[in-house]
Amino acid sequence: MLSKKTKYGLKALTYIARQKDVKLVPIATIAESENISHKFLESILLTLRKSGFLGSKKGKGGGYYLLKDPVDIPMTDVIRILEGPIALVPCVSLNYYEKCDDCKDEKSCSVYRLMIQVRDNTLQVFRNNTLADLV
Amino acid sequence: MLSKKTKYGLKALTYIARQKDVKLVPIATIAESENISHKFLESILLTLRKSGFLGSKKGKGGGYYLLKDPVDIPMTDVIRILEGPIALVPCVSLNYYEKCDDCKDEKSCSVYRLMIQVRDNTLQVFRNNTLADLV
DNA sequence: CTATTACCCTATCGGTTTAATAGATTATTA
DNA sequence: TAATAATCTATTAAACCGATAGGGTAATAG
Repeated sequence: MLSKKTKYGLKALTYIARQKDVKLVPIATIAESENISHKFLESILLTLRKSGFLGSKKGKGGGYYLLKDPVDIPMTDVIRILEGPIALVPCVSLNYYEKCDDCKDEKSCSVYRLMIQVRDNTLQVFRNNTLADLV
Repeated sequence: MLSKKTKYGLKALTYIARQKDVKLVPIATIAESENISHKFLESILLTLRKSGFLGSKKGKGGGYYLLKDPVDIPMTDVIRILEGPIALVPCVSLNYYEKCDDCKDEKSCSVYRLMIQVRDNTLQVFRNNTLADLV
Protein backbone atom coordinates (compact mmCIF):
# COMPACT_ATOMS: atom_id res chain seq x y z
CA MET A 1 0.00 0.00 0.00
CA LEU A 2 1.15 3.46 -0.92
CA SER A 3 1.49 5.75 2.07
CA LYS A 4 -0.32 9.06 2.15
CA LYS A 5 3.04 10.68 2.41
CA THR A 6 3.96 9.46 -1.06
CA LYS A 7 0.54 10.15 -2.47
CA TYR A 8 0.52 13.72 -1.13
CA GLY A 9 4.08 14.25 -2.26
CA LEU A 10 3.25 13.24 -5.81
CA LYS A 11 0.18 15.42 -5.84
CA ALA A 12 2.13 18.38 -4.56
CA LEU A 13 4.87 17.94 -7.14
CA THR A 14 2.27 17.68 -9.87
CA TYR A 15 0.55 20.80 -8.60
CA ILE A 16 3.75 22.81 -8.60
CA ALA A 17 4.70 21.51 -12.03
CA ARG A 18 1.37 22.64 -13.42
CA GLN A 19 1.93 26.29 -12.50
CA LYS A 20 3.28 28.10 -15.53
CA ASP A 21 3.57 31.80 -14.78
CA VAL A 22 3.66 31.42 -11.01
CA LYS A 23 7.18 30.81 -9.88
CA LEU A 24 6.73 30.25 -6.17
CA VAL A 25 3.97 28.09 -4.76
CA PRO A 26 3.25 28.39 -1.02
CA ILE A 27 2.32 25.38 1.07
CA ALA A 28 -1.08 26.77 1.99
CA THR A 29 -2.14 26.99 -1.64
CA ILE A 30 -1.29 23.36 -2.32
CA ALA A 31 -2.80 22.17 0.94
CA GLU A 32 -6.11 23.85 0.19
CA SER A 33 -6.35 22.81 -3.45
CA GLU A 34 -5.42 19.20 -2.81
CA ASN A 35 -7.14 18.76 0.55
CA ILE A 36 -4.00 17.93 2.44
CA SER A 37 -3.21 18.69 6.08
CA HIS A 38 -1.08 21.81 6.04
CA LYS A 39 1.42 20.64 8.62
CA PHE A 40 1.75 17.18 7.19
CA LEU A 41 2.37 18.55 3.73
CA GLU A 42 4.95 20.86 5.22
CA SER A 43 7.09 17.94 6.37
CA ILE A 44 6.73 16.20 3.03
CA LEU A 45 7.85 19.23 1.04
CA LEU A 46 10.75 19.54 3.41
CA THR A 47 12.08 16.10 2.56
CA LEU A 48 11.51 16.77 -1.12
CA ARG A 49 13.58 19.90 -0.81
CA LYS A 50 16.35 18.13 1.07
CA SER A 51 16.36 15.42 -1.59
CA GLY A 52 16.99 17.94 -4.33
CA PHE A 53 13.61 17.97 -6.03
CA LEU A 54 12.43 21.32 -4.76
CA GLY A 55 13.88 24.70 -3.96
CA SER A 56 12.28 27.14 -1.59
CA LYS A 57 12.13 30.80 -0.78
CA LYS A 58 11.20 32.20 2.59
CA GLY A 59 9.30 35.29 3.50
CA LYS A 60 6.39 37.13 2.01
CA GLY A 61 5.65 35.95 -1.50
CA GLY A 62 7.79 32.91 -0.93
CA GLY A 63 7.07 29.26 -1.64
CA TYR A 64 8.38 26.18 -3.38
CA TYR A 65 9.58 25.63 -6.92
CA LEU A 66 10.92 22.76 -8.98
CA LEU A 67 14.67 22.47 -9.37
CA LYS A 68 14.52 20.32 -12.48
CA ASP A 69 12.43 19.98 -15.56
CA PRO A 70 9.51 17.58 -14.91
CA VAL A 71 10.76 15.43 -17.79
CA ASP A 72 13.93 14.79 -15.83
CA ILE A 73 12.16 13.56 -12.71
CA PRO A 74 11.41 9.85 -13.05
CA MET A 75 8.94 8.30 -10.66
CA THR A 76 11.55 5.85 -9.44
CA ASP A 77 13.46 8.69 -7.80
CA VAL A 78 10.46 10.23 -6.08
CA ILE A 79 9.00 6.93 -4.91
CA ARG A 80 12.30 5.75 -3.46
CA ILE A 81 12.67 8.92 -1.42
CA LEU A 82 9.11 9.13 -0.15
CA GLU A 83 8.05 5.50 0.04
CA GLY A 84 11.33 3.66 0.32
CA PRO A 85 11.97 0.38 -1.52
CA ILE A 86 9.96 -0.35 -4.64
CA ALA A 87 10.35 -4.09 -4.18
CA LEU A 88 7.77 -5.93 -2.11
CA VAL A 89 10.44 -7.85 -0.24
CA PRO A 90 13.81 -6.52 0.96
CA CYS A 91 15.69 -9.47 -0.51
CA VAL A 92 14.77 -8.44 -4.06
CA SER A 93 15.32 -4.73 -3.53
CA LEU A 94 17.98 -3.05 -5.64
CA ASN A 95 18.46 0.02 -3.49
CA TYR A 96 17.43 -1.24 -0.06
CA TYR A 97 18.62 -4.85 -0.13
CA GLU A 98 18.41 -6.90 3.01
CA LYS A 99 18.90 -10.61 3.50
CA CYS A 100 15.99 -12.72 4.69
CA ASP A 101 16.64 -14.28 8.07
CA ASP A 102 14.42 -17.26 7.41
CA CYS A 103 15.83 -18.20 4.01
CA LYS A 104 18.88 -20.39 3.67
CA ASP A 105 19.31 -19.98 -0.06
CA GLU A 106 17.87 -16.97 -1.81
CA LYS A 107 17.94 -18.36 -5.31
CA SER A 108 15.98 -21.45 -4.40
CA CYS A 109 13.26 -19.51 -2.58
CA SER A 110 9.93 -19.78 -4.36
CA VAL A 111 8.73 -16.40 -3.16
CA TYR A 112 11.95 -14.76 -4.30
CA ARG A 113 11.47 -15.65 -7.94
CA LEU A 114 7.90 -14.40 -7.94
CA MET A 115 8.81 -11.12 -6.30
CA ILE A 116 11.62 -10.50 -8.76
CA GLN A 117 9.03 -10.53 -11.52
CA VAL A 118 6.78 -8.09 -9.68
CA ARG A 119 9.68 -5.78 -8.98
CA ASP A 120 10.82 -5.73 -12.59
CA ASN A 121 7.37 -4.91 -13.84
CA THR A 122 6.75 -2.19 -11.30
CA LEU A 123 10.16 -0.74 -11.93
CA GLN A 124 9.45 -0.53 -15.62
CA VAL A 125 6.32 1.51 -15.00
CA PHE A 126 8.08 3.90 -12.65
CA ARG A 127 10.99 4.31 -15.03
CA ASN A 128 8.72 5.06 -17.95
CA ASN A 129 6.82 7.73 -16.08
CA THR A 130 8.25 11.13 -15.22
CA LEU A 131 6.63 14.00 -13.42
CA ALA A 132 5.81 15.41 -16.85
CA ASP A 133 3.58 12.41 -17.50
CA LEU A 134 1.59 13.06 -14.35
CA VAL A 135 0.92 16.68 -15.19
CA MET B 1 5.82 -4.35 1.35
CA LEU B 2 4.74 -7.94 1.53
CA SER B 3 3.77 -9.01 5.04
CA LYS B 4 5.43 -11.99 6.64
CA LYS B 5 2.01 -13.54 6.84
CA THR B 6 1.80 -13.69 3.06
CA LYS B 7 5.40 -14.72 2.66
CA TYR B 8 5.07 -17.55 5.16
CA GLY B 9 1.76 -18.58 3.66
CA LEU B 10 3.28 -18.88 0.21
CA LYS B 11 6.23 -20.82 1.55
CA ALA B 12 3.96 -23.19 3.42
CA LEU B 13 1.78 -23.81 0.38
CA THR B 14 4.86 -24.46 -1.71
CA TYR B 15 6.20 -26.84 0.90
CA ILE B 16 2.97 -28.83 1.00
CA ALA B 17 2.74 -28.89 -2.78
CA ARG B 18 6.24 -30.32 -3.00
CA GLN B 19 5.38 -33.41 -0.98
CA LYS B 20 4.49 -36.21 -3.34
CA ASP B 21 3.93 -39.39 -1.37
CA VAL B 22 3.17 -37.69 1.94
CA LYS B 23 -0.49 -36.86 2.13
CA LEU B 24 -0.71 -34.99 5.40
CA VAL B 25 1.80 -32.36 6.45
CA PRO B 26 1.75 -31.23 10.09
CA ILE B 27 2.41 -27.60 11.05
CA ALA B 28 5.51 -28.49 13.05
CA THR B 29 7.22 -30.00 10.03
CA ILE B 30 6.68 -26.90 7.91
CA ALA B 31 7.61 -24.56 10.74
CA GLU B 32 10.93 -26.30 11.29
CA SER B 33 11.88 -26.63 7.65
CA GLU B 34 10.99 -23.07 6.74
CA ASN B 35 12.06 -21.38 9.97
CA ILE B 36 8.65 -20.04 10.81
CA SER B 37 7.16 -19.51 14.27
CA HIS B 38 4.92 -22.49 14.92
CA LYS B 39 2.03 -20.54 16.38
CA PHE B 40 2.16 -17.82 13.78
CA LEU B 41 2.12 -20.37 11.00
CA GLU B 42 -0.79 -22.01 12.73
CA SER B 43 -3.01 -18.97 12.28
CA ILE B 44 -1.93 -18.58 8.66
CA LEU B 45 -2.76 -22.14 7.75
CA LEU B 46 -6.07 -21.72 9.47
CA THR B 47 -7.09 -18.86 7.21
CA LEU B 48 -5.84 -20.79 4.19
CA ARG B 49 -8.06 -23.65 5.24
CA LYS B 50 -11.07 -21.43 5.77
CA SER B 51 -10.46 -19.90 2.35
CA GLY B 52 -10.64 -23.25 0.66
CA PHE B 53 -7.00 -23.78 -0.24
CA LEU B 54 -6.21 -26.39 2.37
CA GLY B 55 -7.91 -29.28 4.06
CA SER B 56 -6.90 -30.58 7.47
CA LYS B 57 -7.06 -33.61 9.64
CA LYS B 58 -6.75 -33.56 13.41
CA GLY B 59 -5.07 -36.02 15.70
CA LYS B 60 -2.08 -38.27 15.41
CA GLY B 61 -0.80 -38.54 11.87
CA GLY B 62 -2.89 -35.52 10.98
CA GLY B 63 -1.89 -32.37 9.15
CA TYR B 64 -2.71 -30.21 6.16
CA TYR B 65 -3.16 -31.05 2.50
CA LEU B 66 -3.97 -29.20 -0.71
CA LEU B 67 -7.55 -29.21 -1.87
CA LYS B 68 -6.75 -28.31 -5.45
CA ASP B 69 -4.09 -29.01 -8.02
CA PRO B 70 -1.27 -26.44 -7.76
CA VAL B 71 -1.89 -25.52 -11.40
CA ASP B 72 -5.34 -24.33 -10.43
CA ILE B 73 -4.14 -21.99 -7.69
CA PRO B 74 -3.23 -18.62 -9.20
CA MET B 75 -1.22 -16.21 -7.10
CA THR B 76 -3.95 -13.60 -7.35
CA ASP B 77 -6.22 -15.74 -5.20
CA VAL B 78 -3.64 -16.44 -2.50
CA ILE B 79 -2.33 -12.89 -2.33
CA ARG B 80 -5.80 -11.39 -2.06
CA ILE B 81 -6.66 -13.64 0.87
CA LEU B 82 -3.41 -13.25 2.79
CA GLU B 83 -2.28 -9.75 1.85
CA GLY B 84 -5.50 -8.07 0.82
CA PRO B 85 -5.66 -5.68 -2.13
CA ILE B 86 -3.06 -6.03 -4.87
CA ALA B 87 -3.39 -2.38 -5.85
CA LEU B 88 -1.19 0.15 -4.10
CA VAL B 89 -4.09 2.54 -3.61
CA PRO B 90 -7.67 1.60 -2.67
CA CYS B 91 -9.12 3.78 -5.44
CA VAL B 92 -7.57 1.57 -8.14
CA SER B 93 -8.36 -1.73 -6.46
CA LEU B 94 -10.62 -4.13 -8.29
CA ASN B 95 -11.65 -6.24 -5.32
CA TYR B 96 -11.23 -3.81 -2.46
CA TYR B 97 -12.25 -0.51 -4.04
CA GLU B 98 -12.58 2.54 -1.84
CA LYS B 99 -13.00 6.16 -2.80
CA CYS B 100 -10.30 8.66 -1.89
CA ASP B 101 -11.55 11.30 0.50
CA ASP B 102 -9.11 13.91 -0.74
CA CYS B 103 -9.82 13.51 -4.45
CA LYS B 104 -12.66 15.34 -6.11
CA ASP B 105 -12.39 13.63 -9.46
CA GLU B 106 -10.75 10.25 -9.72
CA LYS B 107 -10.12 10.31 -13.45
CA SER B 108 -8.24 13.58 -13.32
CA CYS B 109 -5.99 12.49 -10.46
CA SER B 110 -2.38 12.21 -11.53
CA VAL B 111 -1.54 9.53 -8.99
CA TYR B 112 -4.55 7.50 -10.07
CA ARG B 113 -3.35 7.05 -13.63
CA LEU B 114 0.10 5.98 -12.49
CA MET B 115 -1.22 3.47 -10.01
CA ILE B 116 -3.52 1.93 -12.58
CA GLN B 117 -0.47 1.06 -14.62
CA VAL B 118 1.29 -0.49 -11.65
CA ARG B 119 -1.77 -2.49 -10.73
CA ASP B 120 -2.21 -3.86 -14.23
CA ASN B 121 1.39 -4.96 -14.44
CA THR B 122 1.42 -6.58 -11.02
CA LEU B 123 -1.87 -8.27 -11.72
CA GLN B 124 -0.47 -9.74 -14.88
CA VAL B 125 2.41 -11.32 -12.99
CA PHE B 126 0.16 -12.79 -10.33
CA ARG B 127 -2.25 -14.12 -12.90
CA ASN B 128 0.50 -15.79 -14.89
CA ASN B 129 1.93 -17.56 -11.85
CA THR B 130 0.24 -20.46 -10.13
CA LEU B 131 1.40 -22.44 -7.13
CA ALA B 132 2.80 -24.96 -9.60
CA ASP B 133 5.21 -22.31 -10.85
CA LEU B 134 6.55 -21.72 -7.36
CA VAL B 135 7.25 -25.37 -6.71
C1' DC C 1 11.71 49.42 11.34
C1' DT C 2 8.06 46.58 11.85
C1' DA C 3 4.49 43.59 10.82
C1' DT C 4 3.50 39.90 8.03
C1' DT C 5 4.27 35.87 5.66
C1' DA C 6 6.08 31.48 5.22
C1' DC C 7 9.64 28.14 5.92
C1' DC C 8 11.92 25.30 9.59
C1' DC C 9 12.34 22.24 13.59
C1' DT C 10 11.06 19.24 17.46
C1' DA C 11 8.02 16.71 19.98
C1' DT C 12 4.08 14.19 20.80
C1' DC C 13 -0.03 11.45 20.28
C1' DG C 14 -3.80 8.25 19.21
C1' DG C 15 -4.77 4.73 16.24
C1' DT C 16 -3.76 0.77 13.60
C1' DT C 17 -1.22 -3.10 12.11
C1' DT C 18 2.12 -6.62 12.58
C1' DA C 19 4.35 -10.56 14.37
C1' DA C 20 4.52 -13.33 17.88
C1' DT C 21 3.17 -15.78 22.28
C1' DA C 22 0.38 -18.30 25.72
C1' DG C 23 -2.96 -21.32 27.29
C1' DA C 24 -6.76 -24.15 26.96
C1' DT C 25 -9.76 -27.21 24.07
C1' DT C 26 -11.18 -30.63 20.75
C1' DA C 27 -10.51 -34.48 17.71
C1' DT C 28 -7.99 -38.56 16.12
C1' DT C 29 -5.03 -42.53 16.21
C1' DA C 30 -2.30 -46.23 18.13
C1' DT D 1 -5.92 -44.13 27.65
C1' DA D 2 -1.89 -41.67 26.16
C1' DA D 3 0.11 -39.22 22.62
C1' DT D 4 -0.48 -36.28 18.85
C1' DA D 5 -2.00 -32.44 16.23
C1' DA D 6 -5.38 -29.11 14.84
C1' DT D 7 -8.48 -25.43 16.82
C1' DC D 8 -9.91 -21.43 19.41
C1' DT D 9 -9.44 -17.26 22.22
C1' DA D 10 -6.75 -13.70 24.06
C1' DT D 11 -3.09 -10.94 24.83
C1' DT D 12 1.20 -8.69 23.93
C1' DA D 13 5.15 -5.73 22.39
C1' DA D 14 6.79 -3.21 18.93
C1' DA D 15 6.56 -0.55 14.91
C1' DC D 16 4.44 2.56 11.88
C1' DC D 17 1.27 6.02 10.20
C1' DG D 18 -1.12 10.19 9.85
C1' DA D 19 -1.85 14.10 12.12
C1' DT D 20 -1.26 17.93 15.36
C1' DA D 21 0.95 21.55 18.36
C1' DG D 22 3.90 25.20 19.20
C1' DG D 23 7.39 27.81 18.67
C1' DG D 24 11.71 29.54 16.07
C1' DT D 25 13.84 31.66 12.17
C1' DA D 26 14.36 34.08 7.87
C1' DA D 27 12.86 37.23 4.32
C1' DT D 28 10.00 40.65 2.29
C1' DA D 29 6.60 44.65 1.65
C1' DG D 30 5.37 48.91 3.04
